[in-house]
Amino acid sequence: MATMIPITPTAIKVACSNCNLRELCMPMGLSDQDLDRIDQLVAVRKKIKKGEFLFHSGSPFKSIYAIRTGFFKTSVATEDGRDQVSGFQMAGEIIGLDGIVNDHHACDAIALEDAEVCVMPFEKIEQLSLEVKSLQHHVHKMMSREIVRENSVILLLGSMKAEERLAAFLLNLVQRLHARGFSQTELVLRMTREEIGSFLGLKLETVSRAFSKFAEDGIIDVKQRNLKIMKPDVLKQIVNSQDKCI
Amino acid sequence: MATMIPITPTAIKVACSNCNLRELCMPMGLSDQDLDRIDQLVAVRKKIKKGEFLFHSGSPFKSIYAIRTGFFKTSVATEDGRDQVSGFQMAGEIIGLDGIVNDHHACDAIALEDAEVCVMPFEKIEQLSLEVKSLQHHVHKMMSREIVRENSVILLLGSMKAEERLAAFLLNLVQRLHARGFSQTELVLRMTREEIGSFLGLKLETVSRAFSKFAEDGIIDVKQRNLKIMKPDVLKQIVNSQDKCI
DNA sequence: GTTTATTGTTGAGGTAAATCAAACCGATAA
DNA sequence: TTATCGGTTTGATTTACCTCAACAATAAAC
Repeated sequence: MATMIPITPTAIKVACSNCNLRELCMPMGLSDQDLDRIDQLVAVRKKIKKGEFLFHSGSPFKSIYAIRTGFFKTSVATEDGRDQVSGFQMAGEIIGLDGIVNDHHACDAIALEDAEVCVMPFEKIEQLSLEVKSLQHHVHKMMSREIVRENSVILLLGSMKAEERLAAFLLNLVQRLHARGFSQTELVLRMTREEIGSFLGLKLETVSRAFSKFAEDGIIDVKQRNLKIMKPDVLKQIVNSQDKCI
Repeated sequence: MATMIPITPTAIKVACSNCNLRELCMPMGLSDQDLDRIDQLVAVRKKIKKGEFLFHSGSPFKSIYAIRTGFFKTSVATEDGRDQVSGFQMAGEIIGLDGIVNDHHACDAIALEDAEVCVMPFEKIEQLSLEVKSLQHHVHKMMSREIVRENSVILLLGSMKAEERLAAFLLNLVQRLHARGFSQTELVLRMTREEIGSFLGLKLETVSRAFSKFAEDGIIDVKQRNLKIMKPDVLKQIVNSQDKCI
């Protein structure tokens, strides 16, 4: 089971105000004085081992989670057992917003590597939002951002073909990693080909073939999960091709 | 251009508290006293003619909109002109939440028939949310509901085949219409086959063929845009089939 | 160090949906 | 009436992706 670390007054200060993710995560854009106030938000931290669930679809919703370290996937399911990855989340990103409507989570969240999250009870957030206007607005932005992200996934799934999807996926991944101080060109895929395929609405074989094709064309360099983007501009072209093959 | 109707003190009271959509729309679940307060939210009503834009992708975000009458589609686009319907909205539903993150709308909203919306300046909503806790929570729920809705679209686009998609689409439409007091079995499609196809990630011919197939099997009755669902349970079975053909 | 899973690659063949093309229908207008 | 037009249906053909299957590579277990 996941370990709970209560943040006691005597413990080293581990709250938002001195978190190295504060530029990306929950406190983004808050003033110093507001920052002090939202430190109370994070009740506990929680460690999740690779393969464990942060929450299950259908389980009661209490908190949203800010990822401190590690990598997650979220997946949605139908009654008949159909199942699809709906997103991948990395440090500084928030998961659990889908649970607010029905007081129950609407998806599974699973750690793809050992991870640590900040547990933020949503009641506390709403309470504090009544007093800290900038926090209220930030919550709205977070949720709106998720809506816009899903819009682009819908666009991808509805109108792109296999190689375009994979190219868009890789560019999106590397762009988010770059915002976190990682390389613009090199990355380690935290997920299997099957998980990538599920996210992109493709079969794993198709994903594998697309990888091979890109490698053959010298656009990328893949060795297992280690990936190097050799020609990012060609990748961008592929995303924006739409039959402009002439 | 769309007409603006300012709600003056002398006009008949047309605010949320006596709107016939109050059980479905923005004021859903609010107490009577809270309801009185959110009446101030709706600055103006706006009439939109069929084919007109309520807002354009990229245009500055000021307000969200509650649909009073009529029917809308929202669509997202890529730089290269690719374009996809991301949703259809009917009376009592809210559009524009995607604009919050970047202070600019992230999609187009187009009326599929003459419509009227309540314009709710988002700054006002945030202002009032600081005082009315139930409103704040309602706003969070609305946004979360949109996230969950998009989750299910992602699931549809990523894992269903043509007939399953159309079946899911029809069931969803009729369910929402039923919640608004319309028939559970009969409906008028407000959108073209092409728009349905765009939403479902299919070509219009494929949509048409799926309609014909359903009609042939006696599951539905289509005459142009008039549709009658003869066997709703079969339609549900189709959605939850997933290769269980044996 | 060998065995056993797990994950990834590659090939051959089949299929659902796209594409291309023609005709049809209902509404509006000349 | 005929003509025009957007939307729709239907057929013939192509193709992108899926399915099935064998195998390779890597990691985990014994």
